[in-house]
Amino acid sequence: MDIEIAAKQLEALGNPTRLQLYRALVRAGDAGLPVGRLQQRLGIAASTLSHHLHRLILTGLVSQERQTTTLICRANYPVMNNLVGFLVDECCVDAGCETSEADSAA
Amino acid sequence: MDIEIAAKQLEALGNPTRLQLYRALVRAGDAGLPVGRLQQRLGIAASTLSHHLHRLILTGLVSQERQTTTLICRANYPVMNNLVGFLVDECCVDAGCETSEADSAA
DNA sequence: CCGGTATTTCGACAATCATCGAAATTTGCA
DNA sequence: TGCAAATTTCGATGATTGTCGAAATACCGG
Repeated sequence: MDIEIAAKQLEALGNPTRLQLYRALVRAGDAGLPVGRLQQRLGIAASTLSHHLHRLILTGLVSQERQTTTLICRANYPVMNNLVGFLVDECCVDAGCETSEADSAA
Repeated sequence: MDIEIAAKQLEALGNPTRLQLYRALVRAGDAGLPVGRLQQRLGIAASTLSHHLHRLILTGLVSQERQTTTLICRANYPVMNNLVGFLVDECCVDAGCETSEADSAA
């Protein structure tokens, strides 16, 4: 996994609005959610939502599919799995990395 | 885990320079690395490094310890584990999330 | 206390970002 | 064809970021 791509994906998730957005899509599961419903849920301007959605799509974290008149958005799980894998690899490369609860800043 | 904090940590990692920086620290293990050595390795201005380091420290992902005349920096594994846990929870909340290799954008 | 090394703080600057409303576009239905 | 709904693109604006060099600070050995 290229570190540049990983950084791009992390950056895409590193914005509260986009993280909420992504979470909503993950929660929605395979059914996904139409853009309009996401907008209602997040309570932001449609143009702002479109902008963030575009960023998530560029990194591959989210994909879209037309359904007659609405666009269904879905979280792209394998990409997230890949990213998590990268983080875990980095984290555990030669350290213990016990899975205890964090002690600070969380 | 607060979504705001998760976003901040993801944002902190979502910059190529900082991700490299963090990776170097993870690779260094418990011994950590002095700031000066990080600077040599990344080849950036000391002030730039200090800036990025500060951001990582603010999120709790990195910690520092004085050792006579140099500052040793270390990756804070539990914080990363917590973050990864958050991502995994989000990702797998109700989806299959099979751990296959990613198919796109990676 | 002084000199030297390690690191941070201080401006500064160009670049990118987040957000909005309005206008344009796309798509399906009658 | 033409309307209506869904979504994106456009243009603008204030805020934040990434980067640097220079100056300031912190720490230690003598």
